[in-house]
Amino acid sequence: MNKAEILIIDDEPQIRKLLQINLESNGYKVIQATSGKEGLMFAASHPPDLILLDIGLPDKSGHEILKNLREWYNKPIIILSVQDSEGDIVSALDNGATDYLTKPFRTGELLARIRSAIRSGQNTENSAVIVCGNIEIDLVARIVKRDAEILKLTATEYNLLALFLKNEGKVLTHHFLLKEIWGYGYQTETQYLRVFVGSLRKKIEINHNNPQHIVTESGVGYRFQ
Amino acid sequence: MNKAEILIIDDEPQIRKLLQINLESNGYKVIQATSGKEGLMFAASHPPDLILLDIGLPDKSGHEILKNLREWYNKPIIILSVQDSEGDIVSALDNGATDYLTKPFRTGELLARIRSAIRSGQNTENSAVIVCGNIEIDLVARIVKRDAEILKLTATEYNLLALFLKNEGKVLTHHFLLKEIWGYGYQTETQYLRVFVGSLRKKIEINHNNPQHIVTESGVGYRFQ
DNA sequence: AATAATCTTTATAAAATAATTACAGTACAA
DNA sequence: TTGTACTGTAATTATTTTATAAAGATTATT
Repeated sequence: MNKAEILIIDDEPQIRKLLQINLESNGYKVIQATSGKEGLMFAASHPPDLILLDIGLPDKSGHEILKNLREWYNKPIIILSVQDSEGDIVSALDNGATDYLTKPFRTGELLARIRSAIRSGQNTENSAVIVCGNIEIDLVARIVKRDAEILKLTATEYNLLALFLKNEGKVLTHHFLLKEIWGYGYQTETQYLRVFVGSLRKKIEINHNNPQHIVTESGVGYRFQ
Repeated sequence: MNKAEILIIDDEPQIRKLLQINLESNGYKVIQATSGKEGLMFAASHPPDLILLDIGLPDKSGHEILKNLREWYNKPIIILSVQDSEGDIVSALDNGATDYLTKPFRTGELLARIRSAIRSGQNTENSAVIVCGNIEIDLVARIVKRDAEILKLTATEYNLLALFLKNEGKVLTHHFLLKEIWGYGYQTETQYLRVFVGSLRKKIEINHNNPQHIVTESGVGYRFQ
C-alpha cells in the first residue's frame, strides 16, 4: 500500500505540530486543517484514509462536523478531545466515530489505534457523488440532479433520497427507513413514509404514476433502482 | 437482525455479573467463560458476534488468548483491563484487538464501543445470495431473480421461497411450512400452502404444470431442488 | 408579526394481497 | 369400479396496504 493519508482537523497549532511529527515519522502523509469548515472542504476535495478530529473546535461543534462527514465519508474517524464526559463519548461513537481518545493522549497508543482503525476499515469504498440512472446526488454539497437539472428538495426529502441511493437495489423496510430518518419511536408511523415517498416521486420520477426509481414492495418497504 | 451474542471471558465474578446485567438489558445474548481456556473452547464451538476479553487472566496471559483467537476469529474483540500501561494497550491493539478499555470502565461508554465495533464489522457481509439453478435469492437485498431477471413476489411468496431455498433439497412438511410462515395456530391450514405454492410455481417454474423446483411430496409436504 | 415553507395528521379512494370457497383432477386401495 | 384422501387452480370475498389530497401544526424567514 501507498502512504496512508491522514487529515488532522484541530485548531491548536501545538497539537497539530505534535501529531504531524509523529505521524510523518511513522510513514503517514499528513494534511492539516485548522477549522471544521476547512476540514470538511479538504476531506471532500481529496478524501483521506483516516481523519483525526478534535471535537472541541471553535467554529462548529465537532459533533456537527462528525455528522456531516459521516453523511458520505465511511473510512475511520478518530476523535480527539479534552472532554472526558461519558455523554460526549457515547454520542460521538453513536454518530459514527471509530474511536475516541482523551487529551492528553499517549502517542504510542494513538498510533496503535490508528493502525487498528486503518486495518479494520480497509475494504471500504466511498464516493461523495452517487449516480443512478438519470438521478445524481452529491452528498457533500447536498445537491440532487435529474438529467443535469438541479432539483429543489426539502430536508426530509433529501435525507430519504440519500438513504435510498446509499442502498441502491436493496429493499429497505418501513421500519428501517423510519428509524433512520425520524429516529427511534417513529417506526410505526408508516404514513409519514407514504407522504414523503409520494412527494419524492413527483420530483424525481418521469411519470409518478408509474415509478421507475422508487418501487414499492407491498407490505415490506421500498426499493430504489 | 437477531440478538447479537457476546462472549465474556473474565475471571472476576462481579465483573461478569455486572456485564451480564448491562448487556442483557440492552438486548444482547451473553455467554460467560471464567478462564481463557474455557473462553477459547466456547468461541470455537459457537463463534459469538463479539468477545469481551479480560487481559489479566490467571491461567494464560490474556495476550496469548488474543493471539490465539485472532488466528481464526475475525469479529470484534474488545479488551478489558486493569492495566493502563501504554505498552499493554499498543501490544493488544497490534495483536488484533478492536478496542481497549481500562477498568473501571463506564458502562455507557462500553455499550457505545460495543455498538461501534459491531457496526463496523457489519459491512463486510453485504450479500447473502443463494443460487439454485436458474433461481437466485439475495436475502439481504430481498430480491429474487430467475435467469437474471428480477421477479415480483408478494411478501408471503417471498417468505415461502426464502424458506425453501434455505432448506434446499430437504423435504419440508406442511406443518413446518405453515408454522414458519403463518405461525402457530395455522398448522392445519394446508390449503393456504396449496394456493401460495401454486402462485410461486407460476412465477419461478418454466412450466408450472411440470414443476422442476418445487416438488410435492404427497401426504408430507414440499421439497425445493 | 406576517408570511411562507415544511412537516404532521386525517380522511378517503384505489390497489394489492391474503383468506376462503368451490370444484376438478389424480392416485390408490378396497 | 367406486370411494377416499390428497392435490392444484380458478374465482370470490375480505382484509390490508398504498397513494393522494388536503387540513392543521409547526418552524423558519422576511
